[in-house]
Amino acid sequence: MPELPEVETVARDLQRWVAGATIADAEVRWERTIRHPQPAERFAAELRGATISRVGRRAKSVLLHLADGRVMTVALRMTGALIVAAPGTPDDRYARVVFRLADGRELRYRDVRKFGRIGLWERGGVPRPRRRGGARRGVAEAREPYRVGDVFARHGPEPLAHSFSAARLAARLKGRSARLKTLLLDQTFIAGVGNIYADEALWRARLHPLRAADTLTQEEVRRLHRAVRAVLRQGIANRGASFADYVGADGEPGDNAERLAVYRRTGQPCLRCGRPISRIVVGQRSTHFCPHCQALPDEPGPA
DNA sequence: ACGCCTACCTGCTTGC
DNA sequence: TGCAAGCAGGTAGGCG
Repeated sequence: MPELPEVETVARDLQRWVAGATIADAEVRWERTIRHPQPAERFAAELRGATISRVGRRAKSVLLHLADGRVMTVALRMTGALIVAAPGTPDDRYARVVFRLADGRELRYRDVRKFGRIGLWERGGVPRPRRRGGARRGVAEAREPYRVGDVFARHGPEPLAHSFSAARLAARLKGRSARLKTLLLDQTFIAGVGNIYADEALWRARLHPLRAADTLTQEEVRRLHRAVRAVLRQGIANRGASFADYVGADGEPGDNAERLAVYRRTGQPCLRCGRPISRIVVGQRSTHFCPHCQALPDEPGPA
């Protein structure tokens, strides 16, 4: 479900609706939702009375910044949703954590498949040099991070940041033999792209998902860079793509699913050339593309 | 580095 | 109708 555009939509909704609100109490109904090192009981106790000062996003996590500097991270994974419920709203059997706000509303963490994780961290965190090559992570480094900066220390750049230029993408692709689809899904390569937007970006850039990353021409890298940013921006503009469980913090689905070019359109006509969209499996993930528009270099493609 | 597997969970769709 | 298999947007850890 939630990839960068969906998480961004939730974060913006929450910024509007719960920034400034105080958490009166938290109820954890599925303990494993709470990430180590906070035992679930302590998690609730530590949140009592905290005020949410600002809501943002990093990668696919919603960040709830607390007024005292701590940060709560919510990784929605497959079916997680954060929904603001007005007083009197019927309970939700899939609500795994309920934050009761001092004003009577509830902020509900709903998650059918229970894959999502919520953490509570101290501010800051030591920025570590990004590791390449075979350097092993030391014992001290491998421990569970306690500061929010450490949670995202290994994540790649935000694709919508100004600093994410085509040149920067080119530098990251250099020397990588992996397939484009795999790399786009790799959160240490770029943060926030998931299965839907990876397929959409590759279609838009007219690049085959199995293309080896380091074989792209400069022009193709530029197309990929523009395509990734364009599909993510379009997703945000439409409040996200909804399949099954995704909803914004208002509980409403987004509109972007109907605007997707290839994702889950197997057999339907390509919006560019009219030929049928194919589905293959790459890295155990279902992958949709147009074999004509996104031909490999040695295959027949558009003239 | 890279690909592949398994695990984590539940619900919905598909095919017999 | 019933039941089982297959599928789902994510990610972590392990193996070769």
